[in-house]
Amino acid sequence: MTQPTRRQIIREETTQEILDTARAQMAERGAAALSLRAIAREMGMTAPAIYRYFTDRDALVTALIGQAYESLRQALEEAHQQNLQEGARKQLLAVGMAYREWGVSHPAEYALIFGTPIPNYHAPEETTVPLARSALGVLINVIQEGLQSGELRPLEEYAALSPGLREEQGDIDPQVHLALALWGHVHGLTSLELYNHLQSLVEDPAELFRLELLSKVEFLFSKDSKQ
Amino acid sequence: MTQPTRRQIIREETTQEILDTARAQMAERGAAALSLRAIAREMGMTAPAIYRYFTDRDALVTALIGQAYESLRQALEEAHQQNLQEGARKQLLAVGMAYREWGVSHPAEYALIFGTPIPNYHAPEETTVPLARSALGVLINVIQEGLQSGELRPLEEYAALSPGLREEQGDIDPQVHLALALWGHVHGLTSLELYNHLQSLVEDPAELFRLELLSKVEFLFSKDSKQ
DNA sequence: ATAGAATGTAAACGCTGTTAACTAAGTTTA
DNA sequence: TAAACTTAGTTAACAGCGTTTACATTCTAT
Repeated sequence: MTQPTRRQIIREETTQEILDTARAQMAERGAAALSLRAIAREMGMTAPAIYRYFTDRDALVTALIGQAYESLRQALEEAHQQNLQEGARKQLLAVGMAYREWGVSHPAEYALIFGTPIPNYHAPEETTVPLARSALGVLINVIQEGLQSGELRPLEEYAALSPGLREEQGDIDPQVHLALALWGHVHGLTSLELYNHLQSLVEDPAELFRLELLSKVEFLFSKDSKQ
Repeated sequence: MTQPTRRQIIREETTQEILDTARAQMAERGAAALSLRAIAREMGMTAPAIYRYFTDRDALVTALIGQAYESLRQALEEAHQQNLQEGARKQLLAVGMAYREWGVSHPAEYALIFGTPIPNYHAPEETTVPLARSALGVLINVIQEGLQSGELRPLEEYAALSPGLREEQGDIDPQVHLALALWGHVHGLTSLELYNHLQSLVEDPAELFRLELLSKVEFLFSKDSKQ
């Protein structure tokens, strides 16, 4: 409501500095090397001081996960916005490529979100589920536009799924499940590449990714019978 | 060459007991909770004793990864063998389902292989790459049989990929890239499910997985032009 | 000016992986 | 059989970690 007091400003700055330092160290030494003491050391503080800003190591990690999801969402949204005039097919391709590129350029944050790099940390679902949903929302929006414009055909197989969701939210099933399928596809190849499982098997993972994404998107847009 | 001495036998037994205890604790408390001291404690030993059997915590982890890969490979191979008379299409479906089921029933080992649950551990590629390759080999074999029997069509789009590999190994490209594409697809949905990213978005992840796998396999088997 | 809240510190606890020095037992050789 | 050697375990210690407690300082508001 009222403007923040002097103290609240400094507190907010220190909080952000902690998060920034943590993110920098993650980028340097990997998400698993995250350490409250190391963060405090680099900031010229002692470790217990951090507890004035985050109740836990887990709380800090949760905040980092929040920022990472938001960064991913922005990257996807940017790809979407840059192809607004292009039609759903190109938009899906752009968003898919942006997903991989964000992972490649943010490997530690990717691991933080999609792996389990922090020992004994369990993400609180009440915060991570909405975050994941909002990043996925970009994909869902693109698909919804494609469905409305008639570019995309709704796959009738998906109708059988998730009746609980349909009861709650009406008929959002098709685009959610199309989005999940595409997400799974894109995430699989990205994480295989990031965790070095494609090494020495394929020369150019980016090209494999592009071909697979292309093939998947073309499949979604094919108007013929499924076979 | 000669039969193992008495000492070599009990050494081998202790080594296996360490691995078994580690695997049990991973299953209970998660891969990230792996601890040399806890393993030793449960075995009635002290922690430094383990160093007589593994030079490092990392060496133990690498051994565990080896066992996990082998367990995964066996599960896939079993699915393959049980559908030998069924044709490539059903075999691919069976192997894909077996992949997910192994992940669901071995979440900690799945994280160990495909995530980064151990802080500051980096898998030595010279050991993990052949292991991953041998698990992938099951998929490759099924696809190769499908190609040879004519059930599967080679995707010409993949021909341009990884030319360097072809020089070394002959013409193994098509089945390798088909396998990688399928692996990426299957792995993506499996890891999303395992790390709770599908929660409250889809009611029955197994059914979503089955539909997606079916769709992908049908696509691979379609004889028409790509569009 | 003074009371209170906010923000930092130092010290300590229990946990971790790891190393060094030592002991006890088993195995091999003279 | 006795001596020499190898192997497998111990205890003690070190550095690092997250975390808690008790205390000091400083900024803010009455």
